[in-house]
Amino acid sequence: MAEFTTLEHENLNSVVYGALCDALMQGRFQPGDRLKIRALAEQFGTSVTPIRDAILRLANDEAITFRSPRDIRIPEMSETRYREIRAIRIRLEGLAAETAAQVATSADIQALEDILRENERAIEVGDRLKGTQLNQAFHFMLPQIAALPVLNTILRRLWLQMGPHISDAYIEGGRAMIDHHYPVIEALKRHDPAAASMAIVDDILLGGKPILERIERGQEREARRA
Amino acid sequence: MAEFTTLEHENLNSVVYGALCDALMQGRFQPGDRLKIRALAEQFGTSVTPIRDAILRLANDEAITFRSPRDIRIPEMSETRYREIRAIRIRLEGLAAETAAQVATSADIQALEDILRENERAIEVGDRLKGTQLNQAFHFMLPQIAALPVLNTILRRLWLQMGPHISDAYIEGGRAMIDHHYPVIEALKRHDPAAASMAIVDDILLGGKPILERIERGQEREARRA
DNA sequence: ATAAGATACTTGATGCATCTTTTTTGATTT
DNA sequence: AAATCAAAAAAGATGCATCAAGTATCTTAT
Repeated sequence: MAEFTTLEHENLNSVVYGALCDALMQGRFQPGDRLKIRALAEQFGTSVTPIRDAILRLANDEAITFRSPRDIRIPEMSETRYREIRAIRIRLEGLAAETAAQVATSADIQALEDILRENERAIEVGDRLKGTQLNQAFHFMLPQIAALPVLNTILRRLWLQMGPHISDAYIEGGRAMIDHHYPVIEALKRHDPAAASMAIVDDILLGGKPILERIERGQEREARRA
Repeated sequence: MAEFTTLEHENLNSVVYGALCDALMQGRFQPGDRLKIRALAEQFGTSVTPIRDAILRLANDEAITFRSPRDIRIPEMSETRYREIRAIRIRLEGLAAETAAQVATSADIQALEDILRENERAIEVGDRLKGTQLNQAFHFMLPQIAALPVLNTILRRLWLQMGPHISDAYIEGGRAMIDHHYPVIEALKRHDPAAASMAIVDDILLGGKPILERIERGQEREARRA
């Protein structure tokens, strides 16, 4: 008798949600962009229902907001809010790195090195999309190695909010984006939680500097307009 | 199984979401309870649409899960998962307490003392519902004092998941539930971030012990059945 | 009496019509 | 040219009909 793997059927709303999440994390939406349910339904080739479902979930994630009852937009981010997200990331990714350093297998470290090597190559070639994706993949790999799924979910949600504010400078900064990933891997190899934590904190603070600068510039622009 | 009164307009899905969140955080749902969209629609006196919207959001929060395509339930919690949530809370509420200690005004401290005094009274009188609500209010007040809305949102989501697992022992434990709130307030008065953080960590670890024990008992029960 | 197959029922997903309110637009006035 | 206001269009919210898939119940052949 032939064997089959149990297949799971995904809902349309989940597919749409996933696609919009990808778009957000890849920076394919800009702050202030407006989303229209009917327009998206046409693009996705579905009725409005699954789109509404996805939009509602995204709104629940605070990745998009209802500026007014009929005006769905990618939100701006205040500098204060970005700093808060950064502070939270430092605590959470610090915990992930510490835990990962304690339990990482050589296969885990291999996986991280593979991502980093690919990331290096993507940056050389100038493939921005792949560059951001692999950078994120590195960050998400730590909670995965540490077996912290709840933390991973929180982190993804934060990235959903940061995605539209990833600046070109961040990507154009090239290797600065991933410089701090090397000491993370070294710390994991030595099973040194404190060093792993410090390295990832450096990455968040220093590597993410161009993002903060973009947000600061955005705020100045807002201020001048008012 | 929780009951609901019929409600009036505002934004139906948000109202339903809010009501279900309250019910979850008050422990009015038990792990394994099944939710039915049509039944809830009848209870709330709405069509199924706003209920679906709210359910989808809750599922996105991982506060409820689709056990199978048409089977919506309050999820069980593994001990591992609870410990992860606790570790995350320690980091995040620690950050909130530290920040709050630095910026707390006398009005903030007054508010905390008011909550604590009311909580004390609720426990004396044996009002369990009010007891849990005020305990949560205390915890949510710290990120509010610290002006950390993102952290507050994350915390609320975690509590949505913990709600159904709050044990009677936790509530019957009486003052043990809030014993550690006093040193938190003392630390805030002295503007001592380290002490505030330590006090809230003690509360999470020691005060929450009955919850962990209930989950452990639940797991043993599961194991015996298998 | 048992088990496989058929049938009825339940339930969330999807699509769509309609409602209310907002947003847009364009004519008109200042 | 700018501001104002009314009509038209747009857009999300809500309700509901229908669909497909899962669950339970009943039937029937062995």
